[in-house]
Amino acid sequence: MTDNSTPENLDIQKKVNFIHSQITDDLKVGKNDNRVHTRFPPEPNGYLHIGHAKSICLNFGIAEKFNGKCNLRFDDTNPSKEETEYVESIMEDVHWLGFDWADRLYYASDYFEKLHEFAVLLIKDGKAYVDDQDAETISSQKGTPTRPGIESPFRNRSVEENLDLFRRMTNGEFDEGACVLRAKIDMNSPNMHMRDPIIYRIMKAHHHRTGDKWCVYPMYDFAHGQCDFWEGITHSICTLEFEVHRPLYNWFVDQLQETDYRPRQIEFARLNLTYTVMSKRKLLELVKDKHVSGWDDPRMPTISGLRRRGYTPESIRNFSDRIGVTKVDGMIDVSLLEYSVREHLNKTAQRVMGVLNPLKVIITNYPENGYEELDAINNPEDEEMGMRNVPFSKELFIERDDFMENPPKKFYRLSPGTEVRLRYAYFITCNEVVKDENGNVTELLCTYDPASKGGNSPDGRKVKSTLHWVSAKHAVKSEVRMYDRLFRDENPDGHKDIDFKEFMNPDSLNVITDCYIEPFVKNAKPLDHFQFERLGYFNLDLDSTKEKPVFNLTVQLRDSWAREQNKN
RNA sequence: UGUCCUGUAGUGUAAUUGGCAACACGUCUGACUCUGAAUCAGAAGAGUCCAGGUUCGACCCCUGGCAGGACAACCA
Repeated sequence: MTDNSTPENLDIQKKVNFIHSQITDDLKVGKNDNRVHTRFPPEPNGYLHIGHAKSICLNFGIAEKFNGKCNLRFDDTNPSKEETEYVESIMEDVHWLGFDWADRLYYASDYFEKLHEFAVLLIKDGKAYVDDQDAETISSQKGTPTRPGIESPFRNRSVEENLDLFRRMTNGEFDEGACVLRAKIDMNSPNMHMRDPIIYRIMKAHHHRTGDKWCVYPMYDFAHGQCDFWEGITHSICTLEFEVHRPLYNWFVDQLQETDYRPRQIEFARLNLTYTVMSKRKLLELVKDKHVSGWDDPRMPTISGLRRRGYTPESIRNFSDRIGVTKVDGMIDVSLLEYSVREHLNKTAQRVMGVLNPLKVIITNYPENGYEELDAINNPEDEEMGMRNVPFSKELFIERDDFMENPPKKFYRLSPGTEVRLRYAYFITCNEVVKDENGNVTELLCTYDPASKGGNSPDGRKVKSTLHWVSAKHAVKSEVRMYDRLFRDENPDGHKDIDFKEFMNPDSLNVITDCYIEPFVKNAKPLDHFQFERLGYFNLDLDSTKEKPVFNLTVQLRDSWAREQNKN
């Protein structure tokens, strides 16, 4: 690794967003003793995706920028959906992105005791009551956004009765659904969330941390603000859909009445990316129904998928910074993400030659058992990465796409009679095309110009094109997994009445098994990045073995030739 | 017949107490090139959702519309 791998050297200017401005304003008036403390609060019910990366970069980025702190807190108030596997993957992903919560790892479940005491306090204050009605009844009494709700017949139970009932709920004396604890606020509020929200429900489920200790669990709204408060969070940043929860968030925190310190909820727009889906529910569906190989399938927008695909933490962080933070619900073009990886990998990736779709080339005037090693540059963007040797011999492979028997006007690669350069090697000329009985080209007979060794002719002769190649005998036969977008539609879940899976791209994975890569890659470790010259960026997959290396296409190089072809 | 939020080139973001609408990606030229990449130079593309108002001057302030989104899980 060189210095080029650090994000600082990518020259990205950190953008100032509206949240930074609000924090600056808070600091100007000395709010909360001038502390800045954020938190990243995932629910461990799935793997993190690129949208979470935006939130992680935002929250940890703010802590960095304002000399504050950022906690990692698992929002684990619903044991039926949460698992330790997810907890572990989330911690791995946050660290991989390059952020550290130090000793500030928390769980909402750390506060179950305190939350329960707080609920009891609300009951004693006459601000909470046990409702024996079923879910459907409570829901119907809530009214609609345009019609007020009606009060529960149990709303005015005595404090003593509520205390007793809640104690018995807690002791497991009632079945799930038998009753709930509700905050007594205002059934006529224009804000649905203020209409006596449920704050505790009975769940006889095993919790991944507290086991079977509890059979009542707090709802999100009853946990989040209080956890923020107890952790000393100053700016509680969440996505837009929680906007309408804010009055409730504030209401609970106000009931705490401990000091005048108040955490402040600020909402921003979640990330939407073209040609993918970004909801955990849908990603889980893709995994469970085996549309992908797992959460870390390289086609997934998960952080683990992107990592396996060959994305770097730097590229994701730069992407996050580039897209900015606002309250406008939008859709970011994946090309911006792709640009971010190319930008980073261009500066850092080892170059190597690899032939995906081989066509044999025989250098007829090269000695029968001839062999030599040619000098190649490891990364033209970084001199410090040095040079390597590439073996050359009589039988080579070139890319099938680089030869055309009857080339169109602007095709300036190899065709009968033309001369091209083999990168770092020689000029070669195609003299004869060998075909099988079906007329398919099977090999090319070419001659080389020994004087052009290294890639330049002493007579100053120019050549229109440079091809990548590989020595047939020395190349490493590999499997390469070519990826395309997972969905054909820009916005797969933006269609009413059509399931997002209808838009899946049947060709999103194309496994090629007869690829030949120069022997340099023999020493590669899983996840190592390469640029296969003229093709794209690839990394070694976890499935690789010594006998059979497997590479993933991270992203193709920009290709103006292909683009021009597509126009016609 | 509600409450809250949001409307700036194709996309995303800017415009620091109101002062010639800027940047990035994408697109298109051209230069350079041992990667049809990268790099470099340049171009096209919005008059800021609409209509009024205040002002010498409005993306910004005011009024009224319009459009889109969120909210009716014992999910988060």
